[in-house]
Amino acid sequence: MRLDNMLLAEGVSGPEKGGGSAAAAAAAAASGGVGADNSAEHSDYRAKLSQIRQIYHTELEKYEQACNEFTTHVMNLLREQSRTRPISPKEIERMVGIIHRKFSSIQMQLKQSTCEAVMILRSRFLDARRKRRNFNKQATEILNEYFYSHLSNPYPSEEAKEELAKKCSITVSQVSNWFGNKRIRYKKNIGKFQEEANMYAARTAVNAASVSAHGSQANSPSTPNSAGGYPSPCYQPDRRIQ
DNA sequence: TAATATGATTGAAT
DNA sequence: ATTCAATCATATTA
Repeated sequence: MRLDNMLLAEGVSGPEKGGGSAAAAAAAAASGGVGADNSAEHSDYRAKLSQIRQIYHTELEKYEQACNEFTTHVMNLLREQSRTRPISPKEIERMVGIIHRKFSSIQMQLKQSTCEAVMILRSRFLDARRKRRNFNKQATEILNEYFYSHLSNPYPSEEAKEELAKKCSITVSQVSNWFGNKRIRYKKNIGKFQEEANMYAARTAVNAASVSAHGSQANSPSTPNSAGGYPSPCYQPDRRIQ
């Protein structure tokens, strides 16, 4: 029953040609991706989907036909036998029921394998990994700035993530992905990121300096820790990710 | 074109 | 639910 719903949703078992566009729209919505989309890839996807759909329909029809043929055959057989021995209509009904059950279980298998094919197609074409684009320069700047100024605890809260997402014009989950990747890759070898770390630390230090110079009193509101002296070191032998 | 960088997904652990 | 670690699929660089 689930399978039926799914096939219907994918437009496989729906109406002939109209279903395709509906499924396509659903797929596009599910991919959630950017506005400037496909055309080439998407039509490919649709072509494959309709191929699946065609196979499904022909198979289904074949099964139905076979089922009908078989039942009539059995009925004829029973009728034949009814001349030599009495056969109750109940018995006939029972036989027909058995046949139908058998064939519907076969149909189930067909539906299942069709579902599988659709799922594979989906993961093949709609996987966001295939359409990966790098974030623009300033977005990564913003993210890196946050990361290196919170190096001792680079876990932005939900609100912070939302803010970053807005600033970078990406989604919150993209922010989460970015921080996940950054944390693990930074930890994996700190040496490779040393330059970057120093650079951002220096930048925030300069920022703080200019702010304090412009203002009246020395203060560092947005840099709870790290960020040592202005000039150079900023080595952080400190422990990082817990 | 090989090597590396990077965003996304998956599965396990918590 | 969130994070980590590994991995995938693509992008970028050397």
